[in-house]
Amino acid sequence: MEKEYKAIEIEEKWLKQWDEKMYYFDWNSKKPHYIIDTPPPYPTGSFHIGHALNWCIIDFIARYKRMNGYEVMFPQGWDCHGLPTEVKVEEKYGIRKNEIDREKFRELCVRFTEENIKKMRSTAKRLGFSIDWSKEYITMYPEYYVKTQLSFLRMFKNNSIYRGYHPVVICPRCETTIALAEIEYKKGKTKLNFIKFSDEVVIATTRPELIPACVALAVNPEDQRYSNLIGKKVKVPISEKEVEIIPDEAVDPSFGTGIVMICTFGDRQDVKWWKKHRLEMRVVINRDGTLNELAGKYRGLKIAEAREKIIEDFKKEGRLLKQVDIEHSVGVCWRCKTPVEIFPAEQWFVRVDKEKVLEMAQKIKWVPDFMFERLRTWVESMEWDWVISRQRVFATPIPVWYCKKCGKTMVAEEEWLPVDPTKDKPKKRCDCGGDEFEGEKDVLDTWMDSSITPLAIVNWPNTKEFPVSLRPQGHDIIRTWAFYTILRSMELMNEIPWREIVINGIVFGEDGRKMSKSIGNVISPEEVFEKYGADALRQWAASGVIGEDLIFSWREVVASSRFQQKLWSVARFALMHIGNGKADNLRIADKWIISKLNKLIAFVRDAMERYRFDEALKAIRGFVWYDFADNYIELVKGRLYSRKEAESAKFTLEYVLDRVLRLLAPITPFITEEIWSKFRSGSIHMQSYPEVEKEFVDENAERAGEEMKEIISAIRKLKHDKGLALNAPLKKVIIFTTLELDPLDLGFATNSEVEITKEMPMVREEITKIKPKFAIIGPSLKDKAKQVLKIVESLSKEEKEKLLSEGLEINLNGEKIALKPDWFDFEVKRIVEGLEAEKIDTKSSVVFVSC
RNA sequence: GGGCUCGUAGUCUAGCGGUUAUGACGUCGCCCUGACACGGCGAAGGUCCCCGGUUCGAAUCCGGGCGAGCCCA
Repeated sequence: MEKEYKAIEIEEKWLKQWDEKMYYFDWNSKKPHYIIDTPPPYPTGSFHIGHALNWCIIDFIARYKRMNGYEVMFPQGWDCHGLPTEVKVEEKYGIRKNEIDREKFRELCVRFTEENIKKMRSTAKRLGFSIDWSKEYITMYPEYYVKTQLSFLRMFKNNSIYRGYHPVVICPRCETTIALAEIEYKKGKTKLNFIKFSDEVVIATTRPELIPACVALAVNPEDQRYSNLIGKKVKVPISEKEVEIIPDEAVDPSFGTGIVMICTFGDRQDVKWWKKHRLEMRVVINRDGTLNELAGKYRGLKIAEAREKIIEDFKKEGRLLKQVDIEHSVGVCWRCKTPVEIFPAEQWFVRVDKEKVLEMAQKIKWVPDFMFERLRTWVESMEWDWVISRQRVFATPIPVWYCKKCGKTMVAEEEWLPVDPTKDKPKKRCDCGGDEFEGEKDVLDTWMDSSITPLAIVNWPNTKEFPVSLRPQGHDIIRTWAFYTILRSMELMNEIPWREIVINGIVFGEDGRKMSKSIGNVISPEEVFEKYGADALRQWAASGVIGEDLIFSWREVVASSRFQQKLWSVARFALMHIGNGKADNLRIADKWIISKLNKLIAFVRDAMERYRFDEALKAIRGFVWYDFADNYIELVKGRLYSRKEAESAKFTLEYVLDRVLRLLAPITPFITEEIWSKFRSGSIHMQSYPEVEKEFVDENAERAGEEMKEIISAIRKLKHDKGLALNAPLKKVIIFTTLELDPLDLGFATNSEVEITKEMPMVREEITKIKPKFAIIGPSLKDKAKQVLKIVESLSKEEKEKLLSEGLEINLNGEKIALKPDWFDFEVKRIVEGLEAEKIDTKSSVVFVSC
């Protein structure tokens, strides 16, 4: 073995050597199934570090479950449809989607997406994920979207999809409906205009261009200033329309004048009021963002122009009383940042039964559990159903036509799928006899594709099993992906989609801020694995606490890479010595490390079950570095080099290395495979995860081993203090102890003759400190504890000794209290006469060293 | 404005009712000892954000501030 671990070289070697079939899922396997509903990323072309974190977590789980005897399905999907790709393709070819043939445009999007998937796939492969590539799905292909369309038909039949007239949010620039989830909120400055409607009525608005859309005014019913106005009518400027002044608790009396105008529609509050008070609808803004004939002389102007013109006119008329600058948050289109508008429109909707969704969601195990709260508050605050239609091209077509003769909606039959109603025709006549149809041009929201992923991977509608085991995802999409999937699974299967959902955090840049190109704090997975390899990146990913956001850290990556070098060196040492080891004559140090290893296995298993990869990895690293390398190996070098009692050490080295590698394999698949291949056959990833072997847990050996460690450390320190080299020989070491220590190993470790004696005839013990055990004393003495401890401190030497040997009765304000020895820890100094040597006291031994 | 999360050595972080608060990186000594100098041995470094409360006992639980982040209105 080479001295240095060359991560990149070795990782690339294994990528070539590994057989992908190793990770194929077999429906017929008799092992228990473990199916993971992996997130299908949006194919932007770069598999970023946030994906990497998420996939590392999935891979840790997949590999761990596989080693525990599960038949694991780790599929990989790509969620292709959507506006961003349309925009990119428009940019790339300098075209507009509405100006070219739909089919042609779609084709360009497909090709563009395929290229992006290719790039992302290669990054995912390089990171060593144990993905079953035979189960890859791509939502833009008919094999997948036929399922999306089928789900539409089934839900339409269920009456959970309907077409309705409803206010929807529109981006005037993109001229498309957008979901609530796609609105961003931006803070900015705007002017609040105080406008006189009549002598008594002055309103304040940031959007004077909507005055012609005003259908009512509202005041707070508690507001004394305006109680006389309630029920009265007032004339609206521009439209000259008479509107009523109504009371509503939602009006903030301290904002503006305390009188608010209700328009159809300025914002979502307007929609609420409009519904609640059953107001009429006056739409003055067109979908392209210009004003219509209801705006009178402002007709044809754009929103911003109209605003300016109206203010100018009002100034002249004396209607504008004042203008105030305010901080204001506006909803904007997530794509182009244009302020959104609310319009009534014919759209397709999925009905949302809030209570039922929450009831379902509660049956799922949420990790961490508080993440359920995010879903709950979101669902409870939802104000209207899910709008699933989009005015786009690159998406799953809605399988519906409208009869040209009678206008009736014709929904496709299941056997006709997949269909594109803009080019395919229905295979039957309309009930009215008509055979001329208009195909639905609107397409489905991308979430309609991705919210059936758990169904798609189990072969729905010929479902092989359901629900699946696990959904891993980020907390940023709980309100979208998780929510929609639960909703759809409920409607289509009347069942939860997965038994468990594990939520991971999002990745921040090293400066603690969200990674973004404009800030310049973006780190790509490529940068990391090109320098330190995938295993190091994976260890960084394991360092985060599940559910919490994780800051990217080069330091952590470097520390991980150093650990790999340490592991490599340890293996190199072990492999130089192993072979013909024997377990029949284990010495204290061997039993000690094996016992500690078995405790480590128990700990790591428990941590892995809780998805606390940080705890698992930290424990393994600590064990390898400090217990195994620094202590055990140092301790047995003497036996190995001298060939005295070496077989037990050889056995132990092999036993420990074997298990440590298997413990680490899910997290660092490359280095563990490489080392494994040097002394075992078959891939480590096809082995079982280490089990605790109870017969090897030995408390006495652990106590003795720890004591040996402490003695060696104390002697090292003594040499250090005396300016001696650590391997300097000593004349003699005498250890008084009641523990079973190993003079052979201790002798090698200290480079001196070691004598161990259980008799301490000349030793006198003196108590130097009494430390109360609060965990025992507190509950039994309660509020008396403090006073009692004060008395204990002031006891005489003899009394303290009595307390140590048999316990002591003390008197507290006339009350007799019996103190027991096991209530305290005693620190004891042992004084020995007649020996000329440096004396060291450890926990349970006294050591004399003659230099 | 609401929901959720976080605030612990110079930096990042563990712990989330009980002796001396964990680890990593960094810093400072000493050491190239036959696995590893990407190493070893040793050391220094903390008002556990602030204020109140509960308790025999609080970094940990509760209340109130202040600050940060994410999601949403």
